[in-house]
Amino acid sequence: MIIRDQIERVVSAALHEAQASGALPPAHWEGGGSVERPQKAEHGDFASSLPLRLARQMRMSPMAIAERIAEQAPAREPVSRVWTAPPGFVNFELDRGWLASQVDAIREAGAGFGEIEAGDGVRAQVEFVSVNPTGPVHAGHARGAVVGSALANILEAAGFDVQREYYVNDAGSQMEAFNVSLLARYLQLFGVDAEIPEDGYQGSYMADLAEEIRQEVGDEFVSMAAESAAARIGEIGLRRMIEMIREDMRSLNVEYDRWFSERSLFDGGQYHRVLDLLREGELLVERGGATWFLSSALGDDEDKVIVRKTGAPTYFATDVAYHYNKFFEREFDRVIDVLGADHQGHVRFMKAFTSALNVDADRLDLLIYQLVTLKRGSETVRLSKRTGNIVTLRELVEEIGPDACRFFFLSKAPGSQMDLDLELAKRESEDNPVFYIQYAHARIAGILREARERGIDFEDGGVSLLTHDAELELIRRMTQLPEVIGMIAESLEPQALPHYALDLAKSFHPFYQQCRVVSQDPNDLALTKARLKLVDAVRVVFARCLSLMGMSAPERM
RNA sequence: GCGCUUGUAGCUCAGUUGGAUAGAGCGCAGCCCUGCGGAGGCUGAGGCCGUGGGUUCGAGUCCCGCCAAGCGCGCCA
Repeated sequence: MIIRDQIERVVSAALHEAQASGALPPAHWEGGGSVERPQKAEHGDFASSLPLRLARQMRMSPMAIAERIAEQAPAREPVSRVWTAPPGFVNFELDRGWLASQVDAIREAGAGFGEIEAGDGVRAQVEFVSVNPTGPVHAGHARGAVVGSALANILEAAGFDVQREYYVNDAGSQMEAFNVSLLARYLQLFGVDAEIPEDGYQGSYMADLAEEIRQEVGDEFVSMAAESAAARIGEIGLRRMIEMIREDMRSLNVEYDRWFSERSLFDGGQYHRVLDLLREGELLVERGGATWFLSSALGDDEDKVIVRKTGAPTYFATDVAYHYNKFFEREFDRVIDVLGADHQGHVRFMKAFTSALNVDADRLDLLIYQLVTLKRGSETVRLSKRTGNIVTLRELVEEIGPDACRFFFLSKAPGSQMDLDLELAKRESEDNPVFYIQYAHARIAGILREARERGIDFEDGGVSLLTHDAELELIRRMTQLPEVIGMIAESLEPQALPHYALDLAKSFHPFYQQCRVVSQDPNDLALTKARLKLVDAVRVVFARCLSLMGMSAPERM
């Protein structure tokens, strides 16, 4: 149960009570959304601005309304005090005894702490990264990987039934260019004068891949007809590329539930089914030998070619089929596509065809993250997969580590543009908030080790002894995690989580400074036990945050 | 040119969906170790929230213009 919702309910009940008794006039209010965490501690734990919002309708001063509501809001658990403040707030303070009791509640919830029911078991799919399997994943894609995977974790905690998916573009012209390029590299190993096509992949990784394949199959493809050789060697190359990408993702602590093949859309018949659907809807038209989708009629800025005059489908076609598959065949209630800003222009098209398929707009979320500009010092690093001049995701992770990398990308709003200076990244990561958070977790682990060595069993500790301001501040902070998770599930902007973890660490370190946990004095045993319970609860919350962010929670550093 | 996104402290960025005196980290200037991990704690300086209008009890947050930056505008994906 999110405490803010409880307060919201108290406010709402008080309002109705005041209206029923005639103290306040009737008013139209949708309810909810008026309660927030004030910035200043002196304003309490929660504040409602409802009186300010109702003043006009009720033709009363906000302060008068606040008074009437406050009168009807009982100061009983979890609230200990209700008061009004100008220009028209109703403030609430949480009961200190109730706060202390949350320590037991958090320890009991354990790794499940923070779970809420907002998602209500809704089947949600998060698709992210999905770069073409024609080369290594570059460093800029780390942002999508981190945002997508963390979001999936958080949605799961918020009660959604989540599936993480990678869409493998194993069909289409880029794949053909990959096949031909790979065959050329392979033939070169045998002294054959084969040229990599203009639009092919020039990167040196292609030569490495060709060499691996030569070692595996020998000269099998040398004498084969070019077309079938390209297809065959491409098949082997594709498998290896996918495996490589899977390892790239693992280096960032990203695991997928499913790798979905674009090609399977043709095998499974979705492609033809969708074209028929669009044709029945009279949304397809032949122009210049090609088939066009009239997406401009549905809000897109221009019509799109669905089938080329060569008869080959464009990626627009397969994307429609893919989403048809997501919504109608696999029946996801909700689909979230995490896309780089270079796919911005695709958004209107996707909105257009989903509306053509009669999918409610709110079932599809397109989360666009801004591209990362890679730099070395003041030098901008140009990224191009085809020329092979790339900084790979693996290089980035090896240089600054997966935890710093994840925190770095996660702590910024996906929509904000950012530079990543590779030379500074490592140096900064050593003086990074990441360590501030992980250090707190390691400190707690150290305290619990100490207690264990002394043979202190604190299961019977009484949390009511937790009355120090630093202790209560820490508990207040811990109780916010469910709210943070709920907020992120709503906004799909995960940056609140790393900032929350930072706030928790900021509450923990002063506590540590002021409150000795394991006392040397045997007379303090009761307090020692209570504080051991407290730090154990804090450990639970840190571990939960770090795990949701896909980061490690070290016992020692 | 058109479209989408962004502009907050010296630097990197938050800002709880329109609320009370705009926050953090780094950097800078100081202070704090007879004890569980100093990768820590405390204090201070630093702001016309790009800019000009508008909406209202109230705007960093919403709307419009302008300026600047990133991305997009292929029968590539």
